[in-house]
Amino acid sequence: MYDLVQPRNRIPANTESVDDYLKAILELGGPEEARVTSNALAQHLGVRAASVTGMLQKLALQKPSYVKYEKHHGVRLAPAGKMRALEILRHHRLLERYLHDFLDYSWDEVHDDAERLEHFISERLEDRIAAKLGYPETDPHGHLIPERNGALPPRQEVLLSKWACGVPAVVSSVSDRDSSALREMERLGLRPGVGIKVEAGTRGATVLVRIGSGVEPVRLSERLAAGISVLAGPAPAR
Amino acid sequence: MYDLVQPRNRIPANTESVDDYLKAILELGGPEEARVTSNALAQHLGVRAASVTGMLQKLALQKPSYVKYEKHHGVRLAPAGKMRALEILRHHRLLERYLHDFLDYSWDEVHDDAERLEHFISERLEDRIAAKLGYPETDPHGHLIPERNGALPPRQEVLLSKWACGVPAVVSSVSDRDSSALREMERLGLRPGVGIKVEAGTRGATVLVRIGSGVEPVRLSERLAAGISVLAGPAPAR
DNA sequence: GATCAAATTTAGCCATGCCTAAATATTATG
DNA sequence: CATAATATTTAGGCATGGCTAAATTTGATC
Repeated sequence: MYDLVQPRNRIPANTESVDDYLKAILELGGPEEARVTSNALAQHLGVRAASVTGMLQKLALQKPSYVKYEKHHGVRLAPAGKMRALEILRHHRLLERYLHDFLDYSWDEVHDDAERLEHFISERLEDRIAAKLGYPETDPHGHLIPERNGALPPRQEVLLSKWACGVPAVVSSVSDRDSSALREMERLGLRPGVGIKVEAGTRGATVLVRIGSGVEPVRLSERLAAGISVLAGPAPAR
Repeated sequence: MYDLVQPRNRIPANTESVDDYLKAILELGGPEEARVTSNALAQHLGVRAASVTGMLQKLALQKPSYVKYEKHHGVRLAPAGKMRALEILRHHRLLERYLHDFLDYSWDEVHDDAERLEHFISERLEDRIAAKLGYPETDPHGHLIPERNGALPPRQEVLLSKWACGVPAVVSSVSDRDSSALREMERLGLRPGVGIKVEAGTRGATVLVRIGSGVEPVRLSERLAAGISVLAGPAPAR
């Protein structure tokens, strides 16, 4: 009787868990692809640091290796891992765009469902969704969607909290992980593409901003401000 | 520091695996909800019989119980299990219909993707998909889609191989699990709703049939015939 | 450079869900 | 109705991916 078991799996296992780790390393490493600590991963993924260590060791042993991991010194994506992470990220952002544009989800509703489905999107489905959307460049929160081959154009985004006072900027993207913050932003008219200017008057970690052509400056809580990224804005209208 | 572990899970675990077993019991039990044997489940699910036994014992111990299981005498769905199975089946069939109607899948392509996604469809997504489709009653293969509350109207379907010779019938549904068979049926014009009549001339388990208004009778292989269900047909046109 | 706190890893455990091999129950047959 | 064939279950493993508790390493401070 034949064995149903696979013959010695050296081929990378693409479990949901592996996907989640790779995507987290991609996101936490940022565009500079900095090393990511076990603690940061643990917090991002909602697991204990010890569990992270175990998984990183496994990922490093894959052939081809998914990550470059040096004990006690954090982890970076290896090419194979980066490729996979970008694929998942592409799925996630395409799904968000699709749920929003074709299935009437609001922008604070898309994240959770996209997060669950992203692991199970076939090449075919990915292609059909992209085609229906007309090969979009961004998701509803302004994040760039990686291309099919993994290409992700760099962008000089900066967190709003790091932006200089008085310099006009444009909202480039907002975090999709906090849906109540998204509803609040919606209410304030804070959307990707909208102009924004930081006013003098920072108190604690809150930020005072003028949004779009708004007359009244608005004070953003730390939580809200932390989710907003901006780019150099248009020359101020005169 | 708080424990991330759930406080003693008496609540039914809805893992993918559990879903698969429940759906298999529903399908194999048929409309009469007959007992299903471990072997039948093992074959349907592609696992060993011993694994089935283990899972059935676990399902029977859930509170509320998912199945009625008597050692050595097969298994039936308990109400909670039936509810969950119908929910998954609804997801599957809605997905097939959606992929087919909105994302240009052919009817032999829909099954695999639906099978993977069916476990991860939120109530919201289920509702939005159903709404976009106009609350459809059947999937692309003619299977009835359970309603949101689990209602599934009974239907007097009979396998083509059991249908009497010469009595006109209508194809009610075809199996979605064999995509090459589906391509073959497509070629023959064998679709749900098409009239069909079994002709004299059964050889082995093959069946000789006249399809729709076709002039030439066609011989269907056992494999093809096994996937076709029919209902009493319209009075023959005269 | 010693010391201490924080970060990280190791060691050992648990549940899930699969496997094989061996035991046992059921069913069919002579 | 005894026995053989078949179906099913038990027993004992294994991999995955969590967990806690106890080392250990790193890096900051005096």
